[in-house]
Amino acid sequence: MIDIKVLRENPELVQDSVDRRGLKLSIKDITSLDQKRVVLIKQTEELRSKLKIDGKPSDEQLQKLQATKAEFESVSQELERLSVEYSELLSQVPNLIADTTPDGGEENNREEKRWGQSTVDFDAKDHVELSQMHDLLNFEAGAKVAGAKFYYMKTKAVLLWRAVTALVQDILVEEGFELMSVPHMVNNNIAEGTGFLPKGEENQNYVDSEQGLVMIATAEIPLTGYHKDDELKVDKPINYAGISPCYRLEAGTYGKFNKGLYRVHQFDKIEMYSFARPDQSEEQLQKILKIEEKICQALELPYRVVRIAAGDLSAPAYKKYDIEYYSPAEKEYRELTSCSNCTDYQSRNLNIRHRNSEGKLEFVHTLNGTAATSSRTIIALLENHQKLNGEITIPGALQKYYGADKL
RNA sequence: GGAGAGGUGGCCGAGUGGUUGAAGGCGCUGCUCUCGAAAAGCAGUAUGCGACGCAAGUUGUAUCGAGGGUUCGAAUCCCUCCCUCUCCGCCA
Repeated sequence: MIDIKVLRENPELVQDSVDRRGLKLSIKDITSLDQKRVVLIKQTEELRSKLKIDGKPSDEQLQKLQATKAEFESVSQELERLSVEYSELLSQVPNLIADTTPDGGEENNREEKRWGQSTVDFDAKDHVELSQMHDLLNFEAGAKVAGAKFYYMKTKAVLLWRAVTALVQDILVEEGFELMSVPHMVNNNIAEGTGFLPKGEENQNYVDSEQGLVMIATAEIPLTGYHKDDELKVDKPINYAGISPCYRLEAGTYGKFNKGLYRVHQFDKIEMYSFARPDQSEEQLQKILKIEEKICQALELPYRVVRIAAGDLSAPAYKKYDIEYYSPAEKEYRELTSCSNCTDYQSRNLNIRHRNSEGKLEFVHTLNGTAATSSRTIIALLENHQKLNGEITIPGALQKYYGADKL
């Protein structure tokens, strides 16, 4: 949730964020609703204070009190109605946008850096073809059992992923991250608070409405919830690495980039997640980005770093980078990992705070970043380490974990 | 699945309808005492939202697991849900 004070004192700043993200929302409508609401709050508070009395009231007093009570009821009903409408709108207001964020949508994402050079100088096979050659995946069985975009992963792919997780976990422990296995389902409260159950938008999560639970789309969700209502000590950022499957509805994502493992309903992921002091969050975002790069380099994957444009940011994100791997099969860069600074947007919803240097409670900043996934990281490895004869080599850093230099 | 107990402030713990934001204790902070420390004494010690103030602060209101209800008035009574603990049963 956005800071109400910013909304009141700086509505044009918020409207600018809404506009640049390409959303249709009138901040003026929200602030005028807020003003009406504040008037009603005052009224109800005044009436309520009149209802307070010590000891037993006389009959005469009682009559007056009952009349006041009736008045109070009608005003507070009106307030309730307004508040529901207000919070509905408020929850649709996205975070502010960092300076230097490119305008426009996805097409305006700005390349900031390139690393590595593809060694595949022949007609590359895509990961689907390579999977068939090496017997890595079975989508037919997945479809039979659960539907399209579900799949089975077989020995060589499982072992390759195991090696990646082992390497990545070692890197993250060394970088000071606490490894966490997390609940794969969270309640609505947590899902909404992290911005993953947006009102008025198409839901992208598997939901068990009977139990009030949502299957996680990323470990980011339960990791944020881990500190709900906590007062944290964040002199240094608190870093977690969540290890979990991710469940995604992927409704309406037909079309491009749909082949094989690239966009599926379920995959495993190691996710970095940090709680940081506001004045340290930018630095922490850069650190997370550096770790993502370090992992790509260890896996010898050519990549580029892309700064995400305003229109391509999710509602909680203030600033975001993607790392895109080079696909020799498609001869283009494609999203591999991403990291964002959500500032206090999530922590305000879940009431996660720390004491600042003045001793005042203040919301912490939250940040997230992908370390590795069993889908796209595997695709990138297969495609980039293929040889002309279809052999797939294992990058040096991975060999001791995989136990061989070829798949 | 069956039976029972319970969820109160940073912590422990009183409190079953009327100045209870909440006794008492612990902890913490400040002051006094001291050469200093300990001990002792005194004072203070939650958070959200609103109003006033440059500020320290003052003030209204809300918050005793969550939500709803009864009442002029609820931590206290009623309903629903969540969680914790003990015993029995079942089971990976």
